[in-house]
Amino acid sequence: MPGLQDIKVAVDAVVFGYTSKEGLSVLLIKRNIEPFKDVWALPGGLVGNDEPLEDAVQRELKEETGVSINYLEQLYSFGNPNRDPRNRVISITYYGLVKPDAFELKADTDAGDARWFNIKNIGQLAFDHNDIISAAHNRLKSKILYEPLGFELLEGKFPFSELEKLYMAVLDRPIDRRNFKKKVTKFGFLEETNEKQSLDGAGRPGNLFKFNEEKYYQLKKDGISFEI
Amino acid sequence: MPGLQDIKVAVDAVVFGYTSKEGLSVLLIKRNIEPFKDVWALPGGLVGNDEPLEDAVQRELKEETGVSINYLEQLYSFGNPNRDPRNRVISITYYGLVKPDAFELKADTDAGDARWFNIKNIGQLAFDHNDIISAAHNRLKSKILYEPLGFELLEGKFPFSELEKLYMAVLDRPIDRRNFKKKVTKFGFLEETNEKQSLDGAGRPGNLFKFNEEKYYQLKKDGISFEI
DNA sequence: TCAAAAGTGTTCTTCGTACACCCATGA
DNA sequence: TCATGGGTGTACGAAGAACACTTTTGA
Repeated sequence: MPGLQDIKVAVDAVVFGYTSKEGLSVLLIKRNIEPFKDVWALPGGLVGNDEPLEDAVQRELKEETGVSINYLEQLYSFGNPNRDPRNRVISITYYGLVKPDAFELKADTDAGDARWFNIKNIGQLAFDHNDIISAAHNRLKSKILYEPLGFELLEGKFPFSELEKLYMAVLDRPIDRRNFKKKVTKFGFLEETNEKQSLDGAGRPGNLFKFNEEKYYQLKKDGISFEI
Repeated sequence: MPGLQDIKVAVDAVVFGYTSKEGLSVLLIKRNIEPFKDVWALPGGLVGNDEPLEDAVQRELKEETGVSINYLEQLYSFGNPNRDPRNRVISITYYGLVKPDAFELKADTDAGDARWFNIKNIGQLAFDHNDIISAAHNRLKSKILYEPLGFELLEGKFPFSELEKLYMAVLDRPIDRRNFKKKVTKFGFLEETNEKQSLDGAGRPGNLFKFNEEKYYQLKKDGISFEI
């Protein structure tokens, strides 16, 4: 039973980004203070005394990486007594999605560097941050099955194959192109434009699509059944 | 940005019980200290300095209600700066399932009383505990769709209709008996016994069923698709 | 004999899934 | 003309959803 309680409260953010070149990526910072100095870690930090948790994540994210994000969702709270070698710190974690190109990454005093890392290419991180990312990735994989996904991660107009590749990157498995298109089209949150993709290499240029934002958010609220 | 951080960390538990008479119920305690003295609230309290979060919930639950529970799952962390009128307290909440008859409720120094309340008959609780219960109930309703449920809530042998009623109580809507039975039977986590229900009133006595514990936990791990 | 609860099958529709060939473009 | 990626339809099987009458028992 506690005498005087001495536990610190932190927030950490798992921010996912996607580009067709890089695949599914996570935003990390390099710590420039001990413990774990010079080790990569999730952006995050202590919560202010009168600061709502969401504000704290946004603030830390902005300070440490320059990224703002309009949608963050609480993931899990990690409270193992030994997860921080100094004192007891529990971390309330959040995850979110962002277009990596939308921000110029910056570093500040707390963070020596900020970079995107492909989800498959993340080394040993500080604290229990590998576990946190793994939990976030699992959540994302299951979330994708009952909520539409993509609007937060793709540019305004994109060829259909981009969405396919995004889903394959998130789920980390192949998808049948025809069935995927049938299913997505039926939901009606995509609109076909008249424009065509400007190809970089060979291949038939695809039509460009865009999200119907209204339907997208409607379906996000209502929930979908998306078995790919 | 924080100066010296002064935030307390608590855990609270939403424990669901079920009986055919009472329906789906939640375990509450009556507070006998300020704030919210004499108001009903979730069992819970501050986390010890070196105490794992799960241990803290179990301990508080045991102390305040006498109930032990073998499965608790983290629900959400509530961190609104004003949720406690005294200081800032963030609460990491858990939920779990238990057979209400399995324990004799007791009260102790922190809790003046402990009782089961039908989920539909919960008044105004202390703090933001109504929100917490509502989040737990929603989680339970969606969880039931991809995990089997019932083993933790029903006695060893029970008529099939008990399981039906349990699902209806949790989902708070009617279910088609024939389709439900078809579906449940197909999963194979139920075994029919030769015994018959001993009726209290009129009506044809039903066969008694029991859970096949092994298959039940296997399906719990693997996940099911249970659209009722 | 009546009221209460249990037991039981069929049909229709929807959805998931497997699968292969032609088209447009740049090199 | 070839390599690359885009575009498209069908057929089968599984599962969900709607739906009503008979049986057993206690009162």
